[in-house]
Amino acid sequence: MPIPRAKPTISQVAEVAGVSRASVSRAFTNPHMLGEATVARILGVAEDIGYVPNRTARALSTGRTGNVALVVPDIANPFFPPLIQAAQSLADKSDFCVFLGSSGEDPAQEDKLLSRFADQVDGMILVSSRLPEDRIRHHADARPLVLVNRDVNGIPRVLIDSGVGVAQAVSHLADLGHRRIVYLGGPSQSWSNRQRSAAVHKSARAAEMVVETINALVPTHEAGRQAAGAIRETGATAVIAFDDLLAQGVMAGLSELGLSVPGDLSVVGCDDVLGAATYPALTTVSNRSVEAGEQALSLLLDHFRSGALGDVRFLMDTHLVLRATTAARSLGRQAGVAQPVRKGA
Amino acid sequence: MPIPRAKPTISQVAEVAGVSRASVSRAFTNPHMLGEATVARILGVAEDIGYVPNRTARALSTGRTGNVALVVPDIANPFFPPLIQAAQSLADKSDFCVFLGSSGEDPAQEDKLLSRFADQVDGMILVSSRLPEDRIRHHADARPLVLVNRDVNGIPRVLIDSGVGVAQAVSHLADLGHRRIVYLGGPSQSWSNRQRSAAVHKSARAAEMVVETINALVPTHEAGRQAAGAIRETGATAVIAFDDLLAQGVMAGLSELGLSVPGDLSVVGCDDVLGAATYPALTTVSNRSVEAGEQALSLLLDHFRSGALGDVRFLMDTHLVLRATTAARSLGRQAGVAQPVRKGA
DNA sequence: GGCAATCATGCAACCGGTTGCGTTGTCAAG
DNA sequence: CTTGACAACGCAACCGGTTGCATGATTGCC
Repeated sequence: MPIPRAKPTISQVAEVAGVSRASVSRAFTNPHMLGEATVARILGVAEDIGYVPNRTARALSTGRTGNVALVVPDIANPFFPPLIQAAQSLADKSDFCVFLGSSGEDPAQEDKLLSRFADQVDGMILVSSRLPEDRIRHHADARPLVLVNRDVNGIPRVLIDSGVGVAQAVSHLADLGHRRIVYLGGPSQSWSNRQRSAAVHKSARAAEMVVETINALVPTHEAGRQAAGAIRETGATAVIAFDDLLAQGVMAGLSELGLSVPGDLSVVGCDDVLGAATYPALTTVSNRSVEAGEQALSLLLDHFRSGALGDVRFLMDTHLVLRATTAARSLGRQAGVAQPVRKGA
Repeated sequence: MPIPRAKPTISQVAEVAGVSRASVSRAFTNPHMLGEATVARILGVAEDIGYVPNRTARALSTGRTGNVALVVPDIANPFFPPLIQAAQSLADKSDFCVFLGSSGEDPAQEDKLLSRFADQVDGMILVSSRLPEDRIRHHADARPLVLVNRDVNGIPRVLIDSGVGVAQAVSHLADLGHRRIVYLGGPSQSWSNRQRSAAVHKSARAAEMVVETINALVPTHEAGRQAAGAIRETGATAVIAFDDLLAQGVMAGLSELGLSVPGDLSVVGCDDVLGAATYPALTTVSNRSVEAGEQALSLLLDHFRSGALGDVRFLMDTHLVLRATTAARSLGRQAGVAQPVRKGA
């Protein structure tokens, strides 16, 4: 009739079972080193008095914590939760616990979080890091690190290649007759933003379109709404936003200005986080965040087992998801600038 | 010219500074026990060789980990991220790290997570727990525990009282002439669901309305969509859904069935997670998830400091947010049952 | 029947901090 | 000059496990 007030320790199990602490430890970690009968007895006693190995103590001794850290810029941004969910769920299957950190898009904060996590985790996943490259390398030096949507040479990374989808978006707009578009950019430190921006410009150049860039500091609905005015000023007939949140904000802002979508302007988002929930349903670029989360965690686990993995660069492609926010260029809204004749197709 | 390959330990600092390990420890935790000059020297050496106290070792020694756990049923459910964000952000300010767990709406999984977290945290926050009461008590016995949206006597809890808002919704529908409504329920283990269901029934009774209940097992868009058929069969003219996800799914499903909202049926959601993003904009009940997250974490921190806090029951009220998915009962769709005359107002 | 290999288990050091208590040194009061 | 109080710091045990090595007991084999 054991009365386990405080958590039972290995010593108590040892005493009750009449063996040494070492044997108890081995019964849990290396049962084959012990006699079957002994193992059974020890496990039985442990069960009885409700003993369960202390992860902290184990971590201190072995250096392995059984924890991983996941850091994102903003939990509330709907792009991340599915990714987090996927990673956490997979971690769970390998008996890992996951620390979650949200940096609020602030590099300093991100840095602080990583330092705090460093000595309690076996590795970390950095999603859409806003950190300068040298800081990333610094942390990667301390612990196994996997990046998501950030491309740093020599550090394992999984990248959602939105370039493909964005390129499709641009040529789709071109096909609809748009000659002047704006790219509403996201965080300047964001790899995805740079990639999308580059894709827009490159594709637009190929299609001989004019593209103006307006930058939103943070990818939020509100920032998008506020950008609507500036977008109108450009005289563009279509806008590609860094992500769906911004796109949705733009739609709201445009609506307040009395402009209709896609009647007056076409809008395309990115990441497909809102499904078909907006009205009109947002044309956007698909995401692969669930797979990205799984892949990142999977890479990390591989790293734990096999020592180190080389220069992994896992690329996932995307595509345009056509819905209802794009239409042929409205004749009522001319760009007001000389339009180069579009050649080809 | 120190070459700190492996993480420096307290012993190395001690050696370099020419003091005992105890003094180094105290320089960080109890500086006033040491001479000013000594503290300065130790801190200087630590800075030089890049020493930072190991949280795991400290935890083992003191019993305090500096971590908290946060467990939710489903990270991807948009109700939770703002709450998580708020809690994590607040934890951060007190130098706490947060473990995140997602149970996938599964009590067994939730139980497993809590056990895994138990010995590495100072306390936990259980959001919308699906656990039976005795299991909750069991875990609360092991570690300080704060509940969100779950009402268990004697355990600190913060509750978002959606009853008020739901009651407003019902009487709003009554005012619009609806006589027969359906309540599309959520997870049966959910306190919020029981609370909302009770509020619907009570208010409906007061208004002499008939309410049928249909249960969705999980609160997802898909589940809502699939419930649309059953809803139509009831002949009801309005539906109140457990949450916005279900409501949005219902709208999608209704639309597929050729029914319009609010023309044929009125729909009201709960939690206001989608903002005005749906079309038509969803009438719903406000939430307070950010405050709930902050409050929960705050209670936990209080508990750490003051030992134990009594039987806290923090209630936050809500209200109906009128948007565009409710309208007067369509005359074209009679409920097909005898309608009691509504008395009063 | 004696010796070596093998198996099962214990001993004790270690992981990196924290902390109760004892020791040393200093200074002021008696 | 002794004594007492106090400040500053070191000793060593401890937190709860893990693990290299040693030991004693079997067993196999010649």
